[in-house]
Amino acid sequence: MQKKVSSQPRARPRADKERNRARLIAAAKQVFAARGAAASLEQVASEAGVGIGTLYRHFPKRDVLLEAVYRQETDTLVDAADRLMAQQEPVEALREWLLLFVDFIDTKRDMADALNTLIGGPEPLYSGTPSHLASSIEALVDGAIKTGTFRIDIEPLDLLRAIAGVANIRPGQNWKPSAIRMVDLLIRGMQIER
Amino acid sequence: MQKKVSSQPRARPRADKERNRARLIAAAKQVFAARGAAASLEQVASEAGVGIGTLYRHFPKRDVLLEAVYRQETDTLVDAADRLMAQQEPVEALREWLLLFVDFIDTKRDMADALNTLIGGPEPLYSGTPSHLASSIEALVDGAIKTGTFRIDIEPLDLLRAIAGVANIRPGQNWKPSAIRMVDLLIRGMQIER
DNA sequence: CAATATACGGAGGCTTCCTCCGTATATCAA
DNA sequence: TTGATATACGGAGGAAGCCTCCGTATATTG
Repeated sequence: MQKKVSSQPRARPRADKERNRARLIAAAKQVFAARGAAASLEQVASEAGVGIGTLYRHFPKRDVLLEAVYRQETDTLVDAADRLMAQQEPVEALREWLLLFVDFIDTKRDMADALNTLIGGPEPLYSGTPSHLASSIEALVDGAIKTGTFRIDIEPLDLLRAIAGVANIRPGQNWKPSAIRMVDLLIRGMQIER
Repeated sequence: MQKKVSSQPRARPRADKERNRARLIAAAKQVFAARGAAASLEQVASEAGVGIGTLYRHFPKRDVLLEAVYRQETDTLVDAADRLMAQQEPVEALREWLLLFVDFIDTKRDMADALNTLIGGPEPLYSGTPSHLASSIEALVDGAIKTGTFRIDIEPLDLLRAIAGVANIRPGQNWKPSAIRMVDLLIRGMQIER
């Protein structure tokens, strides 16, 4: 009793889809920066000039939206890893990259609790975007190990977790010097003693 | 136009107050363990057999309740610090205590996200109960430094933060081995190289 | 210019938070 | 004991956010 069985799939996705997605990311970046990562999603939607339903269609979970917002920034970090590995001695490259990671957290510290949510949740930033930060830190650590002066018996990502722990735990404070010193402490701990 | 100006303050607080407080803590311990630290406070109240108003009167913020729930456990850690310092060589005492801290997180991992909330918030566990864990870890670190084989240029509490970072970030996983290795890594990093 | 696959919007049901204030009760003085 | 009253209790209800659902609108295609 069907009038028509055919269903011809669209050739390309509709234009408004991509446009709204972009708007939502921009709005989220702004709103999260202003009110923290726990900001109302309804607010993000209205800031973007779209309905709440549209937001949820594009980003089913808050995490997904946050990841999209940070994608660009993490891309920058990934690029930096490549650059450092090409230009620096391996251990120094790792050290500098970890310091960049500290800066990354610092820049976005407005949403420190956002990061916390991300990191703490079941879909953590660092495992949600494994191709991203994970592969970078792993490559850096590999390089350092190959020098023979370096050892590590934890997951490379745990380095980031430790740093994030030092940083995120105190949203308002000046945690940054502490985080920097933690980087050095970690490096020292991984250096093979002579 | 007052009928009576006198106001005679009670000699001792009412009995029901303390009783309800105890009930609330017990209920919270149970509910948090079962449903995670984000569990509804209304649920805690009803489990305790008191009204929601009573809960809020006793514990104005979720943090305060969480802290009360953990008070006993952290007390245990504080005691352990004293014991270890008396019985062990300083650096070893620090190491063992950090491992106990890992266990502490592990035991309560049901509420891992609770810890996260606590730690991430503006009223963090470790600064909310400074007399507790803070003074313990500081004393341990002091002892280690006095041996002359040890140095540290970060806040002692940052050690806990790093460990918590490694642990809390992955609620469901088997993070414990990683955390243990992180303890050793940190210790190595603080050991003065020869 | 249909026809129709896609996408949008936002009302509404649900949950939790937290305050406010009328009611109940423990304590004390006489 | 008993009345007075300082204290504490309870829970209704307003506010806010989450997320789904489905009728409506629109981009795209032949």
